[in-house]
Amino acid sequence: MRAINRFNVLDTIRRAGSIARIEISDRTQLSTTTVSAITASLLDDGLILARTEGDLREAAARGRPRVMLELNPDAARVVGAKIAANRMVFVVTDFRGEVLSTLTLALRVDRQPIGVIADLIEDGVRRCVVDANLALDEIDSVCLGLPGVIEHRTGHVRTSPIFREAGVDFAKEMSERLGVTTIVESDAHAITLAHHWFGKARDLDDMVLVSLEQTLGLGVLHGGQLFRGAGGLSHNLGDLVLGIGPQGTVRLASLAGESAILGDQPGGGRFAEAIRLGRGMAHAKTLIDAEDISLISAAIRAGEACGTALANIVTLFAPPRVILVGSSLALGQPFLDSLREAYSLAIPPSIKGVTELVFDQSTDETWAQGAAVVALRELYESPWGTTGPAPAL
Amino acid sequence: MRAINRFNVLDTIRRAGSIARIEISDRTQLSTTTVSAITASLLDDGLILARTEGDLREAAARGRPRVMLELNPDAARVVGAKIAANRMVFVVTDFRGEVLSTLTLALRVDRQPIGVIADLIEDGVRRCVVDANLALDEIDSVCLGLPGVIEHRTGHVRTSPIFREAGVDFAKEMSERLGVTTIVESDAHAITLAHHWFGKARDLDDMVLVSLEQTLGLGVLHGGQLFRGAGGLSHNLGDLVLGIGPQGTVRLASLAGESAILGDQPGGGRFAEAIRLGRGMAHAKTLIDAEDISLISAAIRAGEACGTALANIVTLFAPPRVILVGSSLALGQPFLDSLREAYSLAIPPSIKGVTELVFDQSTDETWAQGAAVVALRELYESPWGTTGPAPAL
DNA sequence: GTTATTTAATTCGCATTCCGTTAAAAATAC
DNA sequence: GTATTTTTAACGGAATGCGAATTAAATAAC
Repeated sequence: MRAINRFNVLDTIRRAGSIARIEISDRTQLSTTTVSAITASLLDDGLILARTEGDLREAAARGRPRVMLELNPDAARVVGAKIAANRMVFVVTDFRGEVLSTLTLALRVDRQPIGVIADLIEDGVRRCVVDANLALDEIDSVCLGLPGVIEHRTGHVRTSPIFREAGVDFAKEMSERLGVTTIVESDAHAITLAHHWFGKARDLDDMVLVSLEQTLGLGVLHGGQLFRGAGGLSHNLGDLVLGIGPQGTVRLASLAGESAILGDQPGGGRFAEAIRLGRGMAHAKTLIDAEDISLISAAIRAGEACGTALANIVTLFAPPRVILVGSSLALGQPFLDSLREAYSLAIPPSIKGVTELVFDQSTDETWAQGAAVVALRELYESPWGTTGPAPAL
Repeated sequence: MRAINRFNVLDTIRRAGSIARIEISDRTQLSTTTVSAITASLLDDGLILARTEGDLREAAARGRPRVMLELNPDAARVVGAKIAANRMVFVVTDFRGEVLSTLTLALRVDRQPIGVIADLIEDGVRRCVVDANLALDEIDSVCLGLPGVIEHRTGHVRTSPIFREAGVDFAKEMSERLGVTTIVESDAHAITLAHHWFGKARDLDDMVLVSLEQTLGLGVLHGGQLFRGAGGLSHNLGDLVLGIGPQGTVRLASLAGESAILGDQPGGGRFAEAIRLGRGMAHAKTLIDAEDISLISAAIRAGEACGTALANIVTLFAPPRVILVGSSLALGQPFLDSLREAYSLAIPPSIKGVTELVFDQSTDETWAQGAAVVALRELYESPWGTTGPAPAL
């Protein structure tokens, strides 16, 4: 019970960034007395800090000035990582989720043995932690965001394009290697939480995010919580069936996955080289700008498929906002236009106007930051799983 | 706080049907003292009853016999209704959700003016209440389940096959007519809750239900709560796009909707007559059994479409169980077999085995009962919206 | 420069609620 | 009658939250 209120207060402080006790009491509907008690305990535990300056009310501020409270950055450190087929990005963040150090490794881990991938990740985590002038035992937890179908609760990776094997207990593996609690989560879920905390969904507790990367992922936020399937399973949009063709089922991934768009490039060419370095989409963009017919048509096909699938998702979830992220957005107009057009054709009239589409080109660092947020949330989370009653009246 | 515990205790009693205090204390993790206090207050308020007999432990029950507690049926009365294009079914239930009286009206309300439909519903409610030997002012609330896209919070019907108009504030209209709080809800949501309370999902707090009726509906239960979109919007599966054909988008409804399966039957025929009376699917079944080629192929087409769409839904929600209900199930083998086959083709291997398919042929009365459950839940619901912690260890 | 006013935060006292323990009462089996 | 089990009752302790009064810190007014 106190735990609930404590979490609500903490979360309110996080959302506001910097806030006075009175304001907390307003937003949480708790009495000033209770807020005072809880904030005192939070101060005591070193989770928050008091700052005398910074009262931003109208200039003419009579009365006792407010004491602004904010999260104590030093209360915890976590590592977040985005693991993709051709690059890894690590960040160390503080308790606020602010980045202390970044490390990008451009290397293709695609389909290598688990041990090799784990080695690389372990190395990246360690180096990034050192870059932040920290030691590993100062890190409270680690979260790895990777593509594929992942059980969050167990850290079990059912399938992932970066693993040869299916069914890997990756969280266990990495926890043991690092000696730090390690969470494994779908990259789409990570970026979803990043948007909820810092990005284009800060104002919403309900929204849907679609990630268009090598893998097509989905994140659904419902009541401030990630909506997960049975066992905390993440979704894989690429598995959606768009229709039945002559050669069996046509899945979204086969039309809009990265490899479907970029196609099989001859091994020695510049394009293939760019793909290997994770610049495939950027390179494709330049080719599209140069009017490369086959790429343009691939982009249009992909856009149409995505738009249709997106409409179906909106039909099912009816969120107030959908955020689209991922490397495929870099394809530019042909892709985006055909996506929008297919979407507006496919969206049923009965829910027209319910959902707003937002495109966002986040950097890889943001994804890694999202993974860090996943880790932070576990530290934050109230034992009840409530995000707390909405700001209310 | 006490409100939460009170709700949990009440909900535990409801789930168990009949339960002793000790058992409640076991399941809710509350002390026997607290349970005693709460049950005393519930008894006082007349929400529950004590029954001396009925201790079902092993025959050799020494010691003081348990006093079984159960919901007091007389604590409330609600009306639930299923409104379909060619029939209306009303039930009056008690506080337990048990049916006190039923009324079926076989009439085609399809596309009549709102006023006419409202008249018929009003009449049905009143008659059903009288049949239960009650007066309308003894009814605590009414819930109407109808097909279409409906905003639960406001009772605003965005679109419904039974209304000519779009955007009708039907809850308001009916509340005024009846002088009783009236809730309007999607019929699919109603049957979903019915299964959660009484049917094939009693043991689960997470599941998905797909209703294959005139309209194709969806109900998603998540953490014991209906998952609703923005504004409490219900979903309409019929709007799902299966592909892009020559004449634009192909929606599920155009392949698997009732009218798509049964086709346009000549006005005077026996089949058309059966459809008008709501026996369309049953009649179709007899024709299929008689090897009517065109119907069989329609059923197969519909089954395939449903199976594919179902796989997509499972991909997105990954529920432990999916319950399929609705009149289309009555089509029999050709439909069910092709559905199952398309489903297993389309379900991605990465989540194979996660979801169990269950078919259920509920009567219309069950649907109406589900609507009653929607009404009862509002009476029950704790102010916090928690369904309560799971039975736990 | 002192006093009044205003606003923020804390302290204090009160009420509620829950839990644990203990004890008693109730109802039945042996 | 005695033992066993469930239920109720009573007391103390602890935690929490709220309201009212109090203290704190600053500006405005005189």
